[in-house]
Amino acid sequence: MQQIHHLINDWYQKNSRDLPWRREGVGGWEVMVSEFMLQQTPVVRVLPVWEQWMRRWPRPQDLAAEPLSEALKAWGRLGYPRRAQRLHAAAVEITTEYNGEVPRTEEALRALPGVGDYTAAAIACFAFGERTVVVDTNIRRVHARLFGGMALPEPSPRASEFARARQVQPEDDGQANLWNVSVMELGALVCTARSPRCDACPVFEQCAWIAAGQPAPHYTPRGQAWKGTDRQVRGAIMAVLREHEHPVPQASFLADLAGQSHATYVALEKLQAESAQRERALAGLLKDGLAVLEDDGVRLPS
DNA sequence: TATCCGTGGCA
DNA sequence: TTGCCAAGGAT
Repeated sequence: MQQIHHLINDWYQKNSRDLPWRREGVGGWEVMVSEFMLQQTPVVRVLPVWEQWMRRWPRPQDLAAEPLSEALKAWGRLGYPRRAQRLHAAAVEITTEYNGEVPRTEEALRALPGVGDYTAAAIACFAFGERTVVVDTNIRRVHARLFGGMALPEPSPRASEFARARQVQPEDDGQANLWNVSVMELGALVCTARSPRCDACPVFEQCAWIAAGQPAPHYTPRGQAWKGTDRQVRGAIMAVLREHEHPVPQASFLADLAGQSHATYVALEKLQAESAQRERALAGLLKDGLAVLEDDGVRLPS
């Protein structure tokens, strides 16, 4: 096991990407913002938004002082705007409860809006050097192959995976800290979901999946439905709201598209969504607090 | 625990 | 072209 630790940690130090939130001197806030943006979103799409975000809101209290609408607009097309909503709420909580300092412990982080097990462990480890067990989709896949001999991890995380993740960590705190990010990076760059680059893998010879003859997945991943879903309609509505300073008449989203403003038409025309679905999607956004209904129309929440 | 929640690049 | 899937969280 110590050999595997050395091989992967050494590989990381020679092959890791130079990402701005990994650089020397970055604080908890920079790491926290990156972790929120990286939830289910590729690095290349996060980079420019993160740079803008940090320039505009270098501290939690800077974001907390702004209305939610500004966070939603700055989030742009990153997707899952509720992440921006929760990041804003977390910034408010950090400002009021922690004097503007991102908490260092996993437990305190975990209590913030939008911070789950992964994000709490990641911020505590990457930003503050705390010893945590980080388990994300990359690490789950590497562990499933390297130690489990399987092509893919189970569709949903099992308790046994967290136990194994703890078990396989280096004893030394510093090495364990490095191990977290190294395994994650290996999963992102080499041990990928589709067509892994096993020829470039530092632990090819130790891999249980290779030893087993690279067996196929024991299940077929269930695709993420998109076409015709409420999510698609919600996204289109949010795109319209981000572009409008003033409330957008509710009828714009519910009535026939003919005669609507250009922006609304462009955003909604390809959906072919029934009026009932558009109404349901809008109701969902209102319920989630991502949009607000007033007398003169729908707008982003302030 | 299964499902919902955006977006866009790529094989 | 279509489906896969990417540093998850909340319910």
